[in-house]
Amino acid sequence: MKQKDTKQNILDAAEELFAVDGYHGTSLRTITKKAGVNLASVNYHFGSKEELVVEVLRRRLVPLNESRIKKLQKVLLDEKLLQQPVGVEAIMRSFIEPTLKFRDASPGAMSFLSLIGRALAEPDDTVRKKFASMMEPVFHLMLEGLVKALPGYPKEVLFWRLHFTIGATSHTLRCIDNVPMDKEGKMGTLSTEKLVAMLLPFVTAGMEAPL
Amino acid sequence: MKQKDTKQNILDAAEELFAVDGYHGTSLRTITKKAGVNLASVNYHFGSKEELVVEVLRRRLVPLNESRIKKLQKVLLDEKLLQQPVGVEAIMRSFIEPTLKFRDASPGAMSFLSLIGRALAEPDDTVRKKFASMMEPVFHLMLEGLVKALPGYPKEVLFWRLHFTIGATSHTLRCIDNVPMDKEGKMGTLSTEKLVAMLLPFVTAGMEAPL
DNA sequence: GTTTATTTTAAACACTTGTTTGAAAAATGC
DNA sequence: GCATTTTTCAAACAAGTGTTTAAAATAAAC
Repeated sequence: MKQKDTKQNILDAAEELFAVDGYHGTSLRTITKKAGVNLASVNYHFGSKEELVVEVLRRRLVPLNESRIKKLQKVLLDEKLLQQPVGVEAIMRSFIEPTLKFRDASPGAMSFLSLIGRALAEPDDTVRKKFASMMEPVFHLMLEGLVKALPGYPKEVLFWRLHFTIGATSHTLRCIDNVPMDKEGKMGTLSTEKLVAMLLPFVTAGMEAPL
Repeated sequence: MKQKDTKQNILDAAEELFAVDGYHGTSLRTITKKAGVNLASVNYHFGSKEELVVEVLRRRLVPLNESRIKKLQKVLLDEKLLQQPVGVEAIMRSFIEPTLKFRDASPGAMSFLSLIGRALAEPDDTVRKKFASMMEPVFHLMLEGLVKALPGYPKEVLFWRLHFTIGATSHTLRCIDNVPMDKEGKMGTLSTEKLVAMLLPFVTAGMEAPL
């Protein structure tokens, strides 16, 4: 049974190529050539290029979001039991840490992070909306937690600050291994821990900023 | 003399279309049709599609960055004369305020902001690098100011936090008029002032976060 | 082992892409 | 008003796109 291999190979190749050259910038011929399969197999197994990229996203994003939600629910529950106020940093950490830890998990994961960083910026409606719908439960739960953690802050403000957080994170993911913008050469790649150590205080302080 | 009109029409049409559908997603035929000019005129006046998008960026980004730098230099000079410590918020404001004020300046400016939000995420090396080189002086001057404003903070930390700021800002610009990610429908468009009022405290607090 | 069902393959399809061409048209210089 | 340069235009170009087709090869079912 070769089916599993073919599908997997296509997904792996597509993931890497989409991450580097974007959705529009990658052709099915490039993907199938890299995957070592026939051109027509993409349409046979996935239906179309669009359904392929959705599957590429889903394959990794669904488990990633599950681990994010799991961690987040644990944080919210723990603090409910302890009757302590919910910590903003703990909420933010439950989003950021699985994201960046994910990087070291599997070999293809790193290029996937560039891809999801790009997916938010994708002009294509179908792809972006599909991506947004996969992210929605996480976003919703975080906002819920933040409302409890920061009483007195209008929900609209927290909504926008969460929006900014996603912007900062996705931008970081997108250019995770080649940070431009520096005159004196690149800043070099950071380890996952160091990156968390950088990003987490930033978004936490931003979220807690006085009104 | 029709030349000016033709070039201008192409730039205007390209700006709007690139902003909505991205660089790869917009064809020269769509652009020239919208501009009401002949297909060949893009290659005649600009050389190629790539040189066109660079010109679209340059036309608005150069003056925008000039006003950013002007404002920034004034802030840095003022505080030098007054011998006060440089305020982080003033530095961040000199970046964000002109950006968002720019939105109300000219009719095409709004779609341009979506475009520069997208330019950072552009997979195309040429476009992204050109964009980065136009942004570099602003980035450099801001980092310089921040080093003075936050003594004791390692430059590397400030570099990354500035990086996060750009991520948050560009993400906001990109989906400035259709914020997804919300279950209960869109949050609606915000006025420029309100958007500054939201973004500025976030990035300022993030920049000043304890180490 | 034969018969289904599934998967792979090469070729072609219909279409779009950015770019080039050479002649017609318009503007400019004097 | 003529000559020259600049700009416009329709047409064609070569290359690349996602997708479909029908036959060949492989796997599964019984």
